[in-house]
Amino acid sequence: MAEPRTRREQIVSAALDLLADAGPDGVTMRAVAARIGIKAPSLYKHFPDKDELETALIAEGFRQMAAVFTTAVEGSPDPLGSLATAYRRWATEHPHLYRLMTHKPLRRDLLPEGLEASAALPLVRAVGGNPDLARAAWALAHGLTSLELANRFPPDADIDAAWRTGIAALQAR
Amino acid sequence: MAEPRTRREQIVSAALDLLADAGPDGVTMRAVAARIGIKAPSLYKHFPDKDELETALIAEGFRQMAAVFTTAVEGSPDPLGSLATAYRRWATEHPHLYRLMTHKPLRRDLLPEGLEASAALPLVRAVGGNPDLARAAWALAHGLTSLELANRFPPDADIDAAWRTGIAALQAR
DNA sequence: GTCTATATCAAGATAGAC
DNA sequence: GTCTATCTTGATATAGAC
Repeated sequence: MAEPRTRREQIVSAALDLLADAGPDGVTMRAVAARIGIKAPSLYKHFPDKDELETALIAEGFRQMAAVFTTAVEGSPDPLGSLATAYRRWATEHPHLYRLMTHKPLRRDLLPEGLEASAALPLVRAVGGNPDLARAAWALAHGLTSLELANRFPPDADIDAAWRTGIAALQAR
Repeated sequence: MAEPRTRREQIVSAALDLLADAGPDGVTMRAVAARIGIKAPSLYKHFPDKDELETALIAEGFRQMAAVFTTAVEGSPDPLGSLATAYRRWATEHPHLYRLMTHKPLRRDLLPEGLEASAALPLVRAVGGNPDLARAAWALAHGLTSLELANRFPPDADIDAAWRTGIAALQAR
């Protein structure tokens, strides 16, 4: 995340660090506050409740994804392939945030207008604007990613090969 | 689940009911015990800890999946299509159990030998024995399923069409 | 195999002073 | 905007009697 300037940004940044270091259970209001040297009740002057703080983390995740995916497709001869690689990499580098962003309903009412769409746009373009194909591609990527993050593939599985096979099949459409 | 006969089976059955009715947070040792008319500490005579009880639920899920998927492909002219339908249906009917089975590492050491494989076999056969294709198909199904269960698709998304598009692409391989 | 009593722990959030 | 003090809640698990 960019340099946190406001107290609100400091809080988000601290929560992001805790999420990365200690997982979702590590993100308690007490721990977040302690990391910036204040007490938990003070956080409620900046966020009405934990839910809204969490949504701010998710928003930051979308901002990062949008930037990374946009760069990945830029001038690529194989946009869908580049996107798949970038998706998997970002998720692997931010496993807890990725999960937070995908495992429960999105509070779209608390998210900046257009943010979700900006993260999705590179994919929609990469599949030529076909929304059903875009959703199938997203689902394939999400399925491979979340099964890998959850360690659900058997130890001998060739995950790279599964990605190649799946993406190639969708590309043939 | 079949008629619970032993106390152990009664416990599993009660926990399964609680999971379905109240979600994972509803499955506390106290609630499970109360549902069969005993107290929480008594459960520890039947299961060493909550983790092993949870794994027993997961095992029951695999048993159900294996049965349902085996039936789905039997004599079907379109095994992969039938499997996709059966997979989505079972997961939708058992959303909390499905999630429990997929969102974290499998305790294979606590699972009956061969159980996981028996649930996977119909798919492996349906794709002609290609393990990479089988994993891509599983990931596609899991991605579509978990995004649907988590309510992560936008409200206007045509989820049926995404399934058809994804499965058709893999079938063309 | 069941019970009661208890250890142990930690979370989100509010009240009200400064 | 920060603090201290506190409310409220509820979990897994063990000890030891019956």
